[in-house]
This record gives sequence, structure tokens and C-alpha cells, in this order.
Amino acid sequence: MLKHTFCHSPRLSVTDEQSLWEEGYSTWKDIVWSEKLPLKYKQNQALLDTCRKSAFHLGNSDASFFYNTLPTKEHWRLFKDFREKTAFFDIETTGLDRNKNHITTIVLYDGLKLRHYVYKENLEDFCKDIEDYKLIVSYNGKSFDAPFIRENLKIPLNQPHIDLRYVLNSLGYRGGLKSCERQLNINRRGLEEVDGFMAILLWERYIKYGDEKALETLLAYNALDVINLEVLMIIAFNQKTAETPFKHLRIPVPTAPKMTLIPDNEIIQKIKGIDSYGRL
DNA sequence: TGTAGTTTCTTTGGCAAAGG
DNA sequence: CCTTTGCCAAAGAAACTACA
Repeated sequence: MLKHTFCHSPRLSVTDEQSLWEEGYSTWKDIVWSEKLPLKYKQNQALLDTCRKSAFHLGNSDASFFYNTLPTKEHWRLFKDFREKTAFFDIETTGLDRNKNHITTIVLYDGLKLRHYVYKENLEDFCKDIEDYKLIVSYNGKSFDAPFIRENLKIPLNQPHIDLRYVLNSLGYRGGLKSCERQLNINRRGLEEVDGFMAILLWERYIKYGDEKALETLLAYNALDVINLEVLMIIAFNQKTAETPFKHLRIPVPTAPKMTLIPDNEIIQKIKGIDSYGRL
């Protein structure tokens, strides 16, 4: 998708880009090799420069160049070109306030390998593992997960970051991650009843009683969220490209990876209905 | 070529939504 | 509970057009 992108050039809107596509300018090459361009003087100058730079930066696998020049609404375009270097991630915490609460677990998924990190066990390993990726994807992570990680783990976490909340929102899907999954018929396989609040209670149970099954259930929930992020990203990417002339960019939806973390339904049922003071 | 007038892009501010 | 972001409207800054 990036090779077809022109709207990261100064003074060039997505509408201008649309008209370029309609006039037959499909890729950066078509601009660079063209005798004369159909836009206004300053736009043409900038566009020529942008297309040359873009070819260079894509050749260098430099995601930041595109991230910094594209309008935020168009960040989804980075996905296909940087898919091999993309990490999906999600955190669970003891609450929403990052001054009072801390991270309990993190799950990291790159489409092949699923890794998890646990507070006071191996949480810090996340810091070096995430460095291998050039693009990170989350749901509402720009305002929640990423600032929480920066504060808690003291890392910059400054990779280009696609927040699916806003991508899905622009496609008409709103109401939170679980709601988006339902609208798109994405399965939650035995974890339908777990939510962020229960994640706190599962963690408390693990800490209080050393209940390993509670931790595994929490990690299974955390992992499922992250696995579904990839599916959502691909569906969103396909719907976005369907709005352009470049439908051949469609990505097949992957089959779910095998899960070794097994949620414990007995614990889920037990915790369901407990209020924030731990009473039934 | 210089400048007024118009179009187009960018910045600013207040509001609502989402995460555990 | 708190923070960040996108959205939308309005104002501001650039750049383009027309005309003498």
C-alpha cells in the first residue's frame, strides 16, 4: 500500500491523492518518471521530492519516515509492508490509574510466536524483546498500554504504533474491543465472560492463594486478545484497501495459532459476580 | 510583476470514548 | 477512577488566480 501512497507529501490531501489515482498515477515511479504532473506547482515540487525519499526509506525498511509524514488516520497503511516486523501486544494491570497500579502481565505476538511476561517473574524481558519490531499494534494502546509501559518499565517504546481502536472506529466499528470482535464474528473460545475487570480479580486470586490456574486463565485471556488483534488488523486493512483502487493488496485472514494456555472455567464462574471488595 | 481576493491546507480548542 | 486521541468547527497561514 505504501508504494501507492501520496498523501504523506506536504500540502497533499487524501482527496488530491484520490484524483492522482484516478488520473493513472498509481505508484511513486509514475510520479518520478512523469513529464508533467497534474497538480499545482508547490504540490508537484513537494510530491516529486516525497516520492524519491519514499522509495529510499522503504528500501531501508524505515517505518518511522512514513509514520511521521502520514496523517494519523492513514497509519494503517504501514501494516502490509512491515508485517514481518510487526508486534501485537496487550497488557493487563491492577487498575486504570498508572500512578497507583502496576502491570501484571504482557502478551506479545508477532504472527508466529506468542510470548508472555509476568510481574516479578520476567516482565523486564519484554523491554529487549519488543526492540526487534519496527511496528507495534494494539487496541487503545496509544492512550493506555503504551504510556503504562513507558511509566512502569522505563523504556521509550517509540516505534510506529497503529491503534486499532481508531482504525476500526473509522470503519464504523465502535464500542470497545469485545464489541468489535462480536460485530466481525471473531470467536473468544471459552473466554466470553472474562473482561478487564475480571483480569484484576484473577491476578488478586493468583497473588493471594498462589493459584496457578488463575494466572493461566489470566494469561489465556491476555493471549486471546492479542491473537485477535492480528485478525482485526487484517480485516481492517482489507476493508481500508477495498476503499482504494488497490484491491489486490487483500491479505488472507490467518487461522488461529495453537494455544497452550488453558482457561479454567471453574475459576471464571467462581469469580463472576464478585465485587471489587472481593465479596460475593 | 505586484497585489487583492479566493481557495486550500494547518493549527487550535472543547468533547467523548476506551483501556484494567 | 485518568490519560491520550480523534473529531469537528473555527480561525489562521500559505499558496494559487486574476487582472491591470
